[in-house]
Amino acid sequence: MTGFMFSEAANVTERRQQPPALAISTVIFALRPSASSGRPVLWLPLVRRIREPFRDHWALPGGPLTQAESLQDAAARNLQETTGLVPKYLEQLYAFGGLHRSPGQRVVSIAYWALVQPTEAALAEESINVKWFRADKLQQLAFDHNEIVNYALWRLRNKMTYGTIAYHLLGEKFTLAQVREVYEAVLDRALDPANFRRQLTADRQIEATGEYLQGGKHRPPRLYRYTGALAADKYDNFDDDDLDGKAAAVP
Amino acid sequence: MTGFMFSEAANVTERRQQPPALAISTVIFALRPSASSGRPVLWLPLVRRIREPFRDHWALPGGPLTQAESLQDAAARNLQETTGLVPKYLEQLYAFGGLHRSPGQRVVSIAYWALVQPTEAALAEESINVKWFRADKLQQLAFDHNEIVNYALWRLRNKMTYGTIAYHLLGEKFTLAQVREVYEAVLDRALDPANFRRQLTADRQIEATGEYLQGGKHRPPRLYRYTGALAADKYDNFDDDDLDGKAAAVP
DNA sequence: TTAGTTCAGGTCATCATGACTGTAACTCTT
DNA sequence: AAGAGTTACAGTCATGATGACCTGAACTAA
Repeated sequence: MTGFMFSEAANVTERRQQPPALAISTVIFALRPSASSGRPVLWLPLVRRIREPFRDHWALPGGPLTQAESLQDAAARNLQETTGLVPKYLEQLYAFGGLHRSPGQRVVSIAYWALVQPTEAALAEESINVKWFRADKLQQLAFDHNEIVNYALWRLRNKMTYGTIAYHLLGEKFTLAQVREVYEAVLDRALDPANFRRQLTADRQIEATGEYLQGGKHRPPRLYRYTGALAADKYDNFDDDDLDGKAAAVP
Repeated sequence: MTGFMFSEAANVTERRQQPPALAISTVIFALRPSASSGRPVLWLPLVRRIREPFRDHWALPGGPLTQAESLQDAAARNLQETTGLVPKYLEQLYAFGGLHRSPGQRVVSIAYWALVQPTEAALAEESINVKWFRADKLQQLAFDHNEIVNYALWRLRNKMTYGTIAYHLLGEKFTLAQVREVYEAVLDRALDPANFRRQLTADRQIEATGEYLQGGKHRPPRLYRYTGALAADKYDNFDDDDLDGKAAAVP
């Protein structure tokens, strides 16, 4: 034992009265049809801070962790309070615990990211304190929330390239072009329609319904269905911990 | 504003006296030459619990988060106290926050995983309260630490297949066979020597020194050097947070 | 000298991918 | 009604990565 842990003994009393606070923040992603092209674009809701620090800056929805709920539940509740919707996907992102993240009391934030499918009403219903922003062009946010959003975006794009999260952003039936548009919106680049189609049709977890999508200004595309299991965050609702840190002294 | 957050007002006082405790636990991996074959095998150090709950069970090294250090620093210090070594690699794994992880007070554990290169002395120097175990055959650990170890192992193997962490477990100069043995030890399967060589030699970040490793019972292999940058955990020492959860009320 | 070992460089078939072409099927315009 | 415009759908071709396998080189040990 090095004694390092108590090297700032003068602060111990103050620390015990003010332990690090635990908060949950969530990056919420949703697709919204572009006004011009009609193709989906990635958006996220932010909340306006009504107190110092960073008063009137935009920030991620979040709040303190209450004793009664798990981390995942806290994130889901927060999300529901912000968007009024149940998340299609929710995954833990990272625990941010730098010493000076927040002026004043130290705060450790456990960040989550989520996918939602907002109704038209939920997207339109903005207040002065909650607003939707395009994920790709964000202004300066409160605290380090820009970094959190960028990390979440990176994770989302990663999962999109070799995963099945795209189907969390689609309905039960969809055309292959709609799937491609989801990919293009998230990855922010055009994909070759023919090659994309080849990959999806090689996937046995996607099967064609007999139906076709009518109403377009061109040849009606087939409607498909995703038959595989949709992934969920594996690591939650775990039970364990270790508090007797002193037993960890070196052999 | 829903007021949901304070819907259990009766418990607020109790909660404020016992907020969720924050702890850091670390899964520490090291390679150790097999007694029989001499090839490296994956090991990790565990500590014996000296108190209830799970008294006399083996557990991950860890301890409470003090006010004065970042999450990463807390993990690094803990690791140093356990193995006596400086980590070659340290990365945040996951925040475990289930309601009943620990009997009694609620605890949220932020888990890290690390790679170390222990000296012979550090590996041999076991006490009654700290012991090295093979990563692939673990007994039942305290709390949910088996799941944490398994998750860390999964992450390690993932990073090994498409990353550069292997070089954190090697010295400055190494033979290609030694790199392959590291991969085989972590992934727990044999790799084709010729194909493995082809991949590594195609990597421009690996260059041959002029030297050869002498002393083997066969043709002396070349010694190589890794010239690329070794990855570190990107997301640490961040500064931000959001406490005013009430601003997150739905529009 | 010979056997045993690993090192090192190579071939071959297979598969995934990006770039690209052509035809089918529908709507809209004139 | 004919043609233009658009997308759906099916296919080709070259390329690169990969797994399986082969051969000779260079060293040690018997």
